[in-house]
Amino acid sequence: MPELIEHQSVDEKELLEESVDYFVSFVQMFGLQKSVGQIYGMLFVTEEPVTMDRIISVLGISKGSASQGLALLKSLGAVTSHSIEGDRREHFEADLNVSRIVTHFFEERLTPRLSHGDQKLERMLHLADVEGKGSSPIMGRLLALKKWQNRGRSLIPRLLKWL
Amino acid sequence: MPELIEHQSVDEKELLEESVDYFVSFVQMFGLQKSVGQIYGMLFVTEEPVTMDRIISVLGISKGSASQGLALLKSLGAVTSHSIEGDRREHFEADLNVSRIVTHFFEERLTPRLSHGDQKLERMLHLADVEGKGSSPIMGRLLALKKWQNRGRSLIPRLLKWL
DNA sequence: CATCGAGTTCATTTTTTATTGAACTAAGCG
DNA sequence: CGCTTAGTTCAATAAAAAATGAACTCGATG
Repeated sequence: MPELIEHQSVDEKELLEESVDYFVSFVQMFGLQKSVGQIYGMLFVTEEPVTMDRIISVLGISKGSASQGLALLKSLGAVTSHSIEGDRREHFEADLNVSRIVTHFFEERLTPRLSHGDQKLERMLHLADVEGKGSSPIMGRLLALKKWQNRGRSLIPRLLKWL
Repeated sequence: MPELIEHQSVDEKELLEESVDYFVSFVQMFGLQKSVGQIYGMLFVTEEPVTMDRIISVLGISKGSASQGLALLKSLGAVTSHSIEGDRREHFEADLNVSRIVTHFFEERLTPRLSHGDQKLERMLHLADVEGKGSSPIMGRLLALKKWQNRGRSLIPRLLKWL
């Protein structure tokens, strides 16, 4: 965090740093890049909409990271951009609607991977069937796995409803 | 997958490969190494307990990866090792108790990270309190975040019970 | 009680992933 | 139109993560 914004108090700066840290760890739990967490962390503790060049200078990240990070956050519905009259630049702010962000994340990132897993498992069942004529112990394992997969899948809509 | 085990049919080999692929993708969703998925994938479609050198030769991974991967899987309760009389080597097999594996995973990997997040958030609340004398809009955001954090936390025991 | 070898450790290397920044696109403005 | 500049793209680079393998530990065995 190279640049100190002059009119900012020490506490504001510390709060910013803590927020950035917090969201960096958070997004990394879900396999997103550090820069994404940094950007959201900054926007989360900033009331007024902020331009991209501001994000770049405050966080000390590159134009490319900022642009890509913001694009991702927009796709998740975690930031929104507004135009402000007499200023050509986009102004970004954090979207605080957690339910919506999580829903987007599930739908965009998790669900596709899960259906890929489904296909794989179907293929395995097919192979084990040809192989063991339908009653090998391995087939039993695969069927148990399929049960768990379905169980896991059924959890997602329930989770989203609970949000 | 360099080595073909001679007495293994083409179907068995394909099944092995599919299983390895399946579990590699699966464990990568949770930020575990490829090698961990490979090992579990192999053990999942292998009925009899298997030695480490077998794992190494079938998967074409190093001794180090095999040892570390197996250690991790054991710590999650996902594989167990047995000694077989007249053979000094450990023999490993997949543990199929999904509930237990997931529980271990939550307790060993997720819960510690979450409590770290709790601490961070407490510190942020403290900073925002000093800063804005308890009623800034940012404080409102932090309190909302805390609610979500508690909500998320309360989900974990419920999930584990559901398993 | 020396040897063998199964399993672990960890510094090094390789692979993967994220970040950078220069070239590019395009939108606003005179 | 042509200039300026905000934002995007993507090949090159840097950083992070995982895999390797040689040195090691330690228990079993003769």
